[in-house]
Parts: sequence; structure tokens; C-alpha cells
Amino acid sequence: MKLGKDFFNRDCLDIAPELVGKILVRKFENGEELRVRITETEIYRGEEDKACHASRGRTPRAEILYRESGLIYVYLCYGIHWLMNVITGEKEQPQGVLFRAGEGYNGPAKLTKALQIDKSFNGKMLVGNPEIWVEDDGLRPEIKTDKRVGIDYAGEEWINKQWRFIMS
DNA sequence: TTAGTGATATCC
DNA sequence: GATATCACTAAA
Repeated sequence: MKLGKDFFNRDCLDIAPELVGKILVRKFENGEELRVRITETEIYRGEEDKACHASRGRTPRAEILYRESGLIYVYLCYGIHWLMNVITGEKEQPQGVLFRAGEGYNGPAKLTKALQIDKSFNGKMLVGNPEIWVEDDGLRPEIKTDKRVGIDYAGEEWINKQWRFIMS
């Protein structure tokens, strides 16, 4: 079953753990389908979250975080890697969930590389999109939480949040 | 542990 | 306009 708009139109605190164990499906131009089980997600939530791109206000890059839930937010990291997020929650509420890893693809940039995601996907919908979507196959895995990765600059309060969800 | 890489934000 | 920074990876 494909996930609909209602799934994403909630708080990322609810969505991130539920996305773990779901299946990310990517249909290529040649008609081939690649299905990857999501094994790890992370939350980025609100302007007050120093690790969230919206923490510096509504910049052109972060603009998409304020928009409609279900949108794909793709962004270039360290000049090399594309990282993929999905927008969650109400409009004007900057929050999203990062796809941090999939089965066989440990690392957010490996995931986007395998799925051939780049900036052309930025701002596209993850719902009702013929190229990429998320499915629920009924699996409800055990999930553990941990601190987020790679955000040492954000300060202890935000580093220590258990906002990473891992399938175990 | 470090190099590689380039968009973004922030400072003139 | 210039510079510092960065939600990472691969190689060593």
C-alpha cells in the first residue's frame, strides 16, 4: 500500500519512527523498479532546532521546509553528496525527516546515489509521484533510538535529542 | 585521519 | 565581492 498525504501531514516526531521499515520505491526511466527498505531516519524539527536548516530563518534553501508536507527536500552536502528528506507537518511549520539509510545502503548519500536522486527531485511530491514513492508492506519492526549524527555544531541540547530511529 | 567538493550563509 | 562552513564518503 502506498503511503498517502495523510501519513506525512502529522508531526515528524510521529512520522520518523513509522517510516522505519517502510519501503522506498524508485521507478527509473527504463521502467525498472528499485525497492529499498528504510532502515534509519532522523528528525529535523523547527527553527529552534539548531541542527535544522530552518534554524537560520526562512532562507531560499530552507523555504521548502515551510511548505506542504509530502514534498521531497534534496540538498547538497559537502559539495559531493545529495541528501534526501521528506517534509512533514503543517504548512509554515519547518520540519522534516531525513532518509538516513536503507537496506544495503548505509549512509544518506549512498541511498540517494542508488536511487539516482539529485536536485531535480527537490520540491517534488513523494505522494502520487510516478517516479518515487513510499509503500507500507505491513512490517512493524523493532526500532531503537539514538542521537543524531554529524551535528556537533548544534549544541548539546540538540545533539542529545533521541531523534534518530534505527531498525533493529 | 584526511582529502575531496561546491552550494549556502554570512561577512564585508 | 570574499570566505567559512557543512545533516558525508572513501581511501589510507
